[in-house]
This record gives sequence, C-alpha cells and structure tokens, in this order.
Amino acid sequence: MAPFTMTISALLESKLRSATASFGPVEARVQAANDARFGDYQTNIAMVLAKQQKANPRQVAQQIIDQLDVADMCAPLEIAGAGFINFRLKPEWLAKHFTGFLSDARLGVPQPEHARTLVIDFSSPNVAKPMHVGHIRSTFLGDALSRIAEFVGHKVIRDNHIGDWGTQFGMILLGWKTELNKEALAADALLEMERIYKLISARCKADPATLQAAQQELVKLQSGDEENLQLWHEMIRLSQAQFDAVYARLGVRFDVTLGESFYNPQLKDVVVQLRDRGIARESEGAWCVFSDQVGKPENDPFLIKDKDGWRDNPAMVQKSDGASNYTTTDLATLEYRLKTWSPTEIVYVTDGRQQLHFRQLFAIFGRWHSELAATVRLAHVWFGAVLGDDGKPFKTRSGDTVKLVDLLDEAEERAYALVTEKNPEASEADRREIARVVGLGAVKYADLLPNRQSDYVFSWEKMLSFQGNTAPYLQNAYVRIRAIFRKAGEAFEVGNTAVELVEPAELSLAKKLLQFGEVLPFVLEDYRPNLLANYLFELATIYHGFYEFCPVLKSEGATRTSRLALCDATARVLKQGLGLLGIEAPERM
RNA sequence: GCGCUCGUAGCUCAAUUGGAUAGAGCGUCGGCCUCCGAAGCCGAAGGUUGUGGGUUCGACCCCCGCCGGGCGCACCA
Repeated sequence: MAPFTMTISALLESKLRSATASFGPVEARVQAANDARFGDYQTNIAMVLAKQQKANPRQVAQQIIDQLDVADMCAPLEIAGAGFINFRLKPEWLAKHFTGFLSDARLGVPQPEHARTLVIDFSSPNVAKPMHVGHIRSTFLGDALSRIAEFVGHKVIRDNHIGDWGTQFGMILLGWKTELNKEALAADALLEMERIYKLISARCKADPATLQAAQQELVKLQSGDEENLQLWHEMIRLSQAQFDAVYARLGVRFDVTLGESFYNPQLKDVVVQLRDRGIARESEGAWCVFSDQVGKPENDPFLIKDKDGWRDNPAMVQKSDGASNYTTTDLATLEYRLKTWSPTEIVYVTDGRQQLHFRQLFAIFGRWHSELAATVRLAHVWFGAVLGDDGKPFKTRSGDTVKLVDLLDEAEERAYALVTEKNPEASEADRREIARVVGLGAVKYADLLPNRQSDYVFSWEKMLSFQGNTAPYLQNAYVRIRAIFRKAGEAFEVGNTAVELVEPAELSLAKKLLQFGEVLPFVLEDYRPNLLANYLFELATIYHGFYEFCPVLKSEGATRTSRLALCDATARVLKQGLGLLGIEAPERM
C-alpha cells in the first residue's frame, strides 16, 4: 500500500497516469465528485484525450478503464455522461485506509515534493495611526496563509512592512511640538498621535504657513535632525507597543518587522541603478520608468489607452524634489528579501486598489534584476473592501473609521451576552474566555469565508447569529465531540483502531476527513483560505448528520470504538483546520 | 475617456479555475428534543448566473458588444 500521506486523489492519479501512458503525456487530474450520484471521485481525462486525438470520449474512457488497476480500491468503474470516469471507493478499502489516518499527526496532509520558501508581507499598519478595520483582511488573510503554508511543510517568513516613513511625519512632528496632550498620549498614544495629525493636516489645507512649517519638520527629519529623529523613534516605539498588543490578542506573529525606513539607505542607489541602466528616465523633474515597448500594449502596465491611442503611464521612482516614493522602497524591499531569504515566492497581501502598482513593481523588478526575478514567484494577493450595511466602506455611525480594538471589544461583548444567555450557569471567568474565543473567531471567520476578491458586508448579526456557516457553528461541532469524550469518561487511545464503515453517515464522514489533505495544497495554489473554510463547514455539517444518525456512546463493542475513532479524527481536523484560520476551538461553550 | 474588477435565489455569499441537473446560510413554510450539547438535524418553496452574440461534446467561468456598480489613472502609500 502507498504511504498514507498520499491522498486518495493522488493515489488514483498515479494509477491513472500509468493507464494513460500509451496516449502520450496528459495531466491526470482526479477530483472529489461534486455529487454523490457520481461516486466519490471523478476524472474528465478521457474527454481531454478524446479532444486531443479527435476520438470518441466514451471509447477512450473504456480503453483507459481496461488499463486501470484499481480493483482493490474501487467498485467496477463506470463511464458516465459525455465520458466521465467515476470512482466508487469500496467501504472495506476505505476502512482499512482510514485506520492509517487515525494515527497520522499530519492528518493526511502530504509532504510537498518541493518545499517552498514564502515571504508573506501582510498587515502593514502605519506608525502613529491606530489600526482599523482596513487592516483586518490583510492581517487575517496573511496570518491564515502563513499558518497553512507552514503546516503543509513550506518555510514561511512573515514580514510586517510597517509604514514608518513618509510625508505625514512632517505634520505629526509639528503637531507633537505644538499641540501634544501628554496625558492623552500616556492614555492612548496612537489615538493622540492621530488626533494631532488630523488637526495639523486640516490646518495645512487652509493655511500655507502651517503647510510650510510641516514640510520643514519633514526636511529636518529626512536630513537627520537629532530632535526630530528622536521624536520619530519615540513614535515608532509607542506605535509598535500597541501593534504588539493587538497582535497578541489576535494570535498573530511576525518573523520580521522591517519598516519602510529600513530601506532608506538603499533608495538613492536603486534610482541610480535604474537610471544608469536606462530603465528610468527624467520626466518633468521626476525620475520615472516607462514602457520598454516589449510585449503587447494591452498587457503593458506602463501604457494606457486614450482617444489618440496608447500613451505613457509611467511609474515614478523619484519625485522632482529628490525624495523617493513607495515604488522605490518596494523595489529595495524586494531586492533585500531575495538576497536575504532566497524565497521561491513573495506574497503581498494588500487591497485590490494597488493592483496597478504591483504590476508595475514586478515589471520594473524584472527589468532591473532579470536573473533574480526568474527565481521567484511574485504574487499580489489582493482583497476587496469591507462594507457597511449601506454598501459603502464600513464606518462608524458618525462616519469615522472603525478602530480595530473597538471592533474586537464589541465582538467579545456581543459574544459574552450570547454566551451568558445560552449558558448562564457557567462561571464569569469561563464565560469571558468563551466570549473571547467565540467573538474573535466570528470576526475572523466572517472575513475569511468570502472569496478574498469580493467585497463583503460586515454584519454583527450575521457573524454572531451563531447559526449557519459561522465560526461558532464549527466551534460547536468541536464542543459536541469533546462532550462525548467527557461523558465517556474513559481514556480513548486511537492506536490502530479497526474502523467499521457501514452506515452512510459513517462513510461520508470518513471520506470527508480524508479530503483534508487534498484541500490545503489547493488553498495555497491561489492563496484562498475560503476554500478551507468551506471544507470545514462541509465537514461539520456531515459530522452533525453522523451525530444525529449514529449514536456513539449507546453503541457497543467494535461499533462504539469505531465511532469514537471517527469522532476523535473529526475533532482533530476541526481543531487543526480552525487553527490554520487563526481560530481557537473551545472545550465548552 | 482608459484600465482593473464585480454583477449568481428576496438578502449575504459559494461554485474544486472549461465539467454532469449552479450550491450554502439568513429569511419564509412544514416536521424532529423521555435519546451523546436543539448554537443541531430532516424536508419544501425560491434561478433564463445583468444583457445580446460567439467559441465546443460541454460555459457562471474563455472571446466580442452593450447595461449597471466599485476602484484606479505620476510627485500619498
């Protein structure tokens, strides 16, 4: 028998490869059937081959079946529809196979053939500004992708590219010197820094003298003025302390936090290199990268079409005042990451509005470091907006951005009220802890469930309704399983438990559990944790069906042991799967 | 104006990247607690996938044209 950590689809694919060898090279893909009437797994390979060879798909399917040796695993194969081959797993084979799953620490997730190294750039809050609702998707997505990649067996570097440099610091410095409230700073540093920033920013718009004063503070900072540098360091320290508190609360960690300022020493050199190599040229006093005229104009990020045809859409790498901007910083960052970690992949988790920027960035980098660029997959993993009930960006009633800590507080408060209502006899401390896990989980799950590219409507009622496809539903499935083991009283050792798969609900559950290992690599292909969320919801639903129809503690002998084993496996997959989404699974709720 | 992106059940979203009769949740209607936690389960109703063409064995998915929304278009990031 193949090593356990080969998924069933991979097992069938390898057999299919040998069965189709005589047809020439073709990608053998077997996927879980989307409808139980079509068996457990299906492949459309016969139709692919038939198209290539202009043959009859059903005849090709028959020829493949004649070569396919799966009699031990599957019931006799059927050809269905236009030429699908359907696989139905034999319950005896499944039961035997499932026994291996029970003692597998990796829960059936195969070791990757080639371990990748991913730098994942996510969260990226700004110094001197409180984290807000705009940071949740990047933070949750980046964290989930990091956890998943790591669990699958890849190496991950979590990099928080904080915004610690830029023109806003002129205003904040001016405000710090003239308007700072020390008590307010001590109470909530980010709130106070934001207040003085907004104050000066508004004043700058109305008053040229203030604007000039702010610009002078910025020039002093950039030229190394000691006082301003010291204040700036203080702002970073205060901000980082609050970021750390939020991340600790969220269970998010980073391997490195290298802000934009870290790359300042490289910026001049980046521009010089781009200039010397003819990649950037001067335009209206600024230095910009233009199209290299290679490739189709419609795929060229440096061209844009207007009524007179294609015109330039350059990327600026140095402003006319001599300062660099974010494209330059991102180029320096990219170079640093490649030279430091030699990643196979760099993933940027930001909102969709930055698509053009990243297309230009990747294109510039390819021209600047073509040999290095060829070694790495650069991915802009973008996401849509979080909207309010009105379909507009999510704001407070008064129109302000929603602070992340306020959002988390409210989630826990609402969860606390619900837990108290549902479970009034639990102690205050227990209810608080459950509310924390459930409230946080609800927010994270609601964010990770939709396709990342869609905008989604933020709704407390929905995520905390505790019905349907929500974190609490999944957590509850876990809790119910744990209750069974508490009630059983005896210690349950999985070992090499022989499993009986007789009832339809038992079979469905075992099959679904075995698919955990098929889902995770797929999630990483397109960086879509929502596929894991969907899988977990389906698993929990199937478990609930099993729970209704297959009594565990009331059954006896081998059936009881077998069902306990199914429960144990489900609990482990649920806990692990939720954990990969950054969500905890409570013992009671 | 140009580009990106989205348009799927009353509402909120999926759809294994071109596969079979498009699925969930909420809401609506009808069932199930002397039975391991009912935060659950079972069932019903609900669709010309914005629209008109095209490509092929097969299209929510790819191509072309419209309609509508969001975002972006060099000195913010």
